[in-house]
Amino acid sequence: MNTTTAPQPSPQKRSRGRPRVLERQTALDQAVDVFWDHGYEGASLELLTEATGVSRPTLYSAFNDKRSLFLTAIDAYEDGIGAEALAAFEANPNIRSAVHAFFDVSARNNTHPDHPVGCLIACSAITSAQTMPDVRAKIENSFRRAEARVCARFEREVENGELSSKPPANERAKLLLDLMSAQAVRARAGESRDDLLHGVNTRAAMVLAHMPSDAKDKAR
Amino acid sequence: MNTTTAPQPSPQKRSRGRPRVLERQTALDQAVDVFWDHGYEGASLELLTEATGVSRPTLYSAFNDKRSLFLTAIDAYEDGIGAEALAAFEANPNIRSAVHAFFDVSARNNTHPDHPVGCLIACSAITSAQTMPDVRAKIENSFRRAEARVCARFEREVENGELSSKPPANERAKLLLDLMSAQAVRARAGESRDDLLHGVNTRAAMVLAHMPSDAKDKAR
DNA sequence: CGAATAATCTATCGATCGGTATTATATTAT
DNA sequence: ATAATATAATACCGATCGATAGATTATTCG
Repeated sequence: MNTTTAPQPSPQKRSRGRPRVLERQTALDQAVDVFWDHGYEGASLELLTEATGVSRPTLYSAFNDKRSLFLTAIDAYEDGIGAEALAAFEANPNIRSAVHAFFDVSARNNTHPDHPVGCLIACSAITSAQTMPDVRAKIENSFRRAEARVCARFEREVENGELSSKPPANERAKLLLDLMSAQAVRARAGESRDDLLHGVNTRAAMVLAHMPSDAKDKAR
Repeated sequence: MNTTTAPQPSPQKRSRGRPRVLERQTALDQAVDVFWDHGYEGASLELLTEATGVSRPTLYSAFNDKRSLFLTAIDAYEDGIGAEALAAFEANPNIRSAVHAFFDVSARNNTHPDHPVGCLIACSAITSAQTMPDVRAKIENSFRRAEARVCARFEREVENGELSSKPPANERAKLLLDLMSAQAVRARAGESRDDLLHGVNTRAAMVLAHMPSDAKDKAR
């Protein structure tokens, strides 16, 4: 967003040498897209320097090496685009709308014209999970944290009587995340944005199944 | 399986030159595991020749180049391990058992000690779908075919009164395959075989939800 | 027995890989 | 100005990449 040369977020005193032109976050965002597109092995330094607009040594001074850049890019993705679906879920007070928004945002991000198709985690980093243990751990933790947050919300909705306790909240949470992963895989396999969006209602209904307000008991 | 030097399946007359020692299918199976482990970009010719036990030129004489080998490996996977879950599904006359067997076989294949973790399609080839159009098309077709077969079975069960028509058979089929993809991703992310197997019942129940024999109407 | 044929391996190709030593540039402090 | 300091780009490193030319080996045919 910020195109001015603002190296330090805090109004710190200017340091001595040549002023920094590298915007860490901007470069990182570009690197995310490269890894997202090509995976770890396919993301060559040439592609990365071309996308970020900085030379190899500059990239290496900011991030240690390709491996570290990849791990940092995963974090950046999780904190950015990767967090949007869950944020929409949690921001929506109505559980039906929340689940719907979750899949809607996810579907749009999986097919956004400004970004690669699918999900960096589920479609690109997942391959390297087999050979890079820290990548595998990162994905595992990411899934675990997301699941815990979704589960907590579902438990709250059960207590409020908005959601049946059958199936239990944790299984419902797993289903929600599973359908998100599958959505990303489908996008990567070529399913269009429209088709994905058409599937949102069904996915939401699956997750919300057995709700008290379902047909079998309309009374609240 | 066959360890003898049997190049031709049919009892054809011996050809002229040096007898072939390369068993195409065996080499292909080894190549599958390498691509499964490392993805397309990460599967170096050194890894491939080491795994198959044949030299580079031999590998290139049997398969055109690395790209062709990859595409052929995807076919081999789809016809082999990748077909087992659906085969178990179709072989089982009872729809509950069929769905259960589907996820059970899939979970075991995703965590088999003799093979890489996850699914070649959903965890390895999926990355290359972005950069290799023929890979993307292959995955898309594979999904489409599987979905059609599952859908046909579900439609049959609806006609037989074994399954509710709500949700419709095609959405049920999509859910089944989505949960299979997600299962593979979870395995790759580190979920253990036991944990995956414990999730089989829940997944099966989700797919079979709204069945006539469910709690809300026990009468058949 | 060669001669012909086919399959295989050794050795090597140019290109590209990730990574870095070195130099150039832009700023502040003196 | 000049020195000191920090950042960035040029140019290059050995290693490995995918791919292949050419030699080698094993078989059948004559």
